[in-house]
This record gives sequence, structure tokens and C-alpha cells, in this order.
Amino acid sequence: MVVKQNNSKNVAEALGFCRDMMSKAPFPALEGLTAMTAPIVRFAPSPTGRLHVGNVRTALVNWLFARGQGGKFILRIDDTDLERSTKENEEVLKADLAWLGLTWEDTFNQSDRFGIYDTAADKLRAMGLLYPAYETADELDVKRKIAQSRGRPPVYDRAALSLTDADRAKLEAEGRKAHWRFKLSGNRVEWNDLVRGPQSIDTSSVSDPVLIREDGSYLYTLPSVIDDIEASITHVVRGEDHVTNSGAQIEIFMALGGKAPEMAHMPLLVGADGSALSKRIGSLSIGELRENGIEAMAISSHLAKLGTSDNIEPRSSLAELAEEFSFSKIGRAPARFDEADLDSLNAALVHGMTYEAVKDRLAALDPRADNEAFWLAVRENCARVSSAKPWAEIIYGKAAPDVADEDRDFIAAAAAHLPAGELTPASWSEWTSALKAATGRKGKTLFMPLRKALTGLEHGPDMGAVLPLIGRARVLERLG
RNA sequence: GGUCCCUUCGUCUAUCGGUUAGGACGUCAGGUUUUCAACCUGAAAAGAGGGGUUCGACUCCCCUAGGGACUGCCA
Repeated sequence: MVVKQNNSKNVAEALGFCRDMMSKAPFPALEGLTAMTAPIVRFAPSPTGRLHVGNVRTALVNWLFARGQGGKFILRIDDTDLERSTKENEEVLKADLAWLGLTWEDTFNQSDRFGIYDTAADKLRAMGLLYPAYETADELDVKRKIAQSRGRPPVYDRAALSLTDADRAKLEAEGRKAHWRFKLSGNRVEWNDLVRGPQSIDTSSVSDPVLIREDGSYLYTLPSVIDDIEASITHVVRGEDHVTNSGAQIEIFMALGGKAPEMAHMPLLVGADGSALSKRIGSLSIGELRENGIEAMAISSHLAKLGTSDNIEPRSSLAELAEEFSFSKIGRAPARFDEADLDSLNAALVHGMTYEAVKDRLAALDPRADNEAFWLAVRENCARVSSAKPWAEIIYGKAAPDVADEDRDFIAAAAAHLPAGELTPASWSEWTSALKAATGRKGKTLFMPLRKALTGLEHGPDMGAVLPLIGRARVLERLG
């Protein structure tokens, strides 16, 4: 990949012109235009921790959009912060995405590309768009506080712009190192956001973004733009916490000669209580969810539909979700993420899962559980696949027969009336009918003692299906 | 403080000036399953508040309240 430099100015201007026209055009025209080329999108996590629901939603929406349009999904590892990024986190992150089924066409690490960023930074310097500043973090902090106390917006005053060469030499001699800021145009930047509609950011109300730290390392902004240009990203889809950034980023896109991609900023998720999704839920990692027995498709289904005009219902494949995906279905208000809702969606999904879909996991749970009749009998009593495990023990292993004193004679009679031969799904009703005739018991008093004697529990899957699974030998043993 | 965004049943939402304000999840009731779950049927359940504009406002405008984002040498 190479930074495209040629004709940058003309192209940028032309695109800027188009962009203006488009932002004033009604939506259908824009959608028609963007739908013509297959999108290339990227998900760009920092490997500084585990994926959480907010991240996953962003990844998912990118993936669904790209795949729904026959496009490409690129995984970019934003590891420019060498301090906090680890290879372990990166591996876990990739494993989590793979578990979710969010496969990528291409992946790369920003940490492998510092040379490319250096080249682009030089180019910006040559254009006079990247300037050195020498304020320390503390000094900037003070400036901000003063501005605020005067009721002024805390925007960087560009003092560094009026530094002379001599001033700079002096500062450097004092041992100060420069950090580098991008010089914003001060114009209003406009774009037509795929979920928010026409947007504009007044870049005069925003500080010139620092692109390069004092230690020479890159902040998120510049590498992100460079990579988006080189990877030919057509759509940047992310959370609305990036809306303000977009102003500066679009200007950098233009400066570097790239066409700024289409943008879509989704409302953020909030917690069940309506507060910011930071602390508890924000830390709710996909790993925890997975360990809690939540299905990947339950997570995907919930996250894909939450905050959209579609009903929140389980889907069994990402392909279905991709087919149903549309930016136009996404609302603009923050949506509440409630783990309890995810749990019930998960249960609904599990109730309908086929034996084929769970076969391997059943085998891992308990080899005896790995048969279709068993799964079909117990799945509707399972809120998660792992809930099948105790049923395997109850059916195939040891159950603790629970027989009340007043039922002893009845249970003895039951043993005597068990239908002959191999037990089938029809055996249960034959058996209970015979017992009803023989003992005069009916209803709950007929049924419940049998269930408790055979399973030790007062609840559970349909006995008609369970009885043949327990089998004649164990039935007699438990009755006896 | 400033900028931007948002607000319809508990939750996710439909409505794009005229509707008995619809659906889904959840809840509750009934049915069914001789249990629970599942399933079926039904019910309760909403326009944040206040001003306008209009014959008519959930819908358009303003104010207030509440919520969110940004305002970083984080992403």
C-alpha cells in the first residue's frame, strides 16, 4: 500500500465540491451513489484489553454492512501505543472475533507501519499543515482551565504558530521537545452521515489536534487516516463519540489527497439504568459472556437489532443479520443494553437450536449427552447449552429418587405396571393410563410421584420423551 | 461553561399534520402440557413538561427538564 500523492489537490478539491453538493442533496440520491461500489470497511480496536459489548457492536455493524453489500471487512490493529498494547491482547481479540464469526479479509498492525506514517507526517510538514508546539501537558491544562473560567471554549490558542525559529531554538535548548499539531482550516467541514444525516463541524471551535507526541509516537488520528486512505476504506462506521473528530479527520483526508470515506456514527449504548455504559457493562467483556454460556449468535442478534426498528429476535446466522441490516433502521437515540434481555434472547435461541449445531459441545459436556433424542428432549428446559449437562446426569447417570412415604405403595405398583419391552415415546402415556386404572390416582398425584421418583425433581422435560432415554433398567432401579 | 445529539408502553421501536398511537421483548391472566419450561390466546401498558403555529400536533417552532457524546500529548 502506498500513499497516493498524485493529483491530490485537484482530486481533493473536486471531491470537496462533490461533498458539498451531496450534503445538500436529499438522502436517496446519496444512498444510490454509495450503493454502487462494494464497501470496504475496517474495525480498528486497540489491543489494550478485551472486547466488550460496545466494541463488538461496532465490529458487528461494520461486518454486517460490508457483507450485506458484498464488500470487505478489514481488521486493523491499532497498536501505536506500544506501552498499553500487547500481543496477548491481540490474540485474544482475534479469537473473540473469530468466535463471533466476524471474519476478516485482511488484517495488519499499525505498529508495522511507522515508516509510512513518518512519510505522511513529512508531507504535512512540507505543506505547512503540521506545526511544532512546546507546551507541556500541565501548561495546556492551565490554558484550558483559564479559558473555561472566562467562559471561553477550551480551544488551543495556537501560540506555537507565532513562534519564531529563534524561539524554537531557545525552547529546544531548554530541553523541550516538540509535539506536532495539525493546522485546521477554521472552515466548517460537512458530510452526510449515514445514520445522523447532514453533519457539520466548525473547525474553528476545535483545537488543532496533536498528531505526534513529544516522544515522537503517533496518536490515533493520523495513522488512522493514512491507513484508511491506503486500504481504500469506503465507509468509516463507528460510535458517535467520534463525531467531533471527524471534522479534523476529514481535513487530514483532504490534505493527504485521499477521498474522505463515507461516515456513519452510531449512537452509543447505555446501561439498563440509562446511564453511560462505562463501568459495569463497559467492562462486560465478550469473554465473560462466552464463559457464561451466551451464544455468539445471541450476542450478535441482540447487538445487531438493539436500537434499530427491527424486532429484537434471535437469528441463527450472521448472513441473515447481514441481509436485514440497513443504516436507515438505526435510530439516533442511545439504546439501553440490558444483560437480562440478552439472557432471554439466548434462551430463545437455545430452545430452537438443532442437534447438529450443538453436537460437538454436547459431546464435550458429557459423552452421553451427545445424541439427538436427548437434546430434543431437554433443550427447551435449557437457557444455555451447558444447562444440558445436569440433565445428562439425571437421565443417564445417578438420579436421587425422591419418594414420599405415602407414595411408596404407589411407586411399587408403578414398577409392576411398567409397559413390557423397550420403552418408547408412547410408553409414558400407556404406563400412566394403566396406573390410573389400577390405583385410581389421577392428575398431579398420579404424575408427580413418578417424575420425582425417576428424576428426583419436580420439574423438567416432557416425561414422554425422557422415559425412553432413561431406559427400562434405570427406571426399575429408581422405582425400586 | 461551550458545541453537537437525543426524549412514544418497563425495554427496542412504528407513525413522516387527521390512526381506537401499531408491533416485538418483558409482565400479568387464561389455555395447553396431568409439573416447570416451551407453545397458543388474551390483557394491562406510552407521546417528559410548558408555550406556540394550525380547523386539527406524537409529528412543525420555541422554552424548560432529563439523558448522551465531545470539549486529551486516549481511542
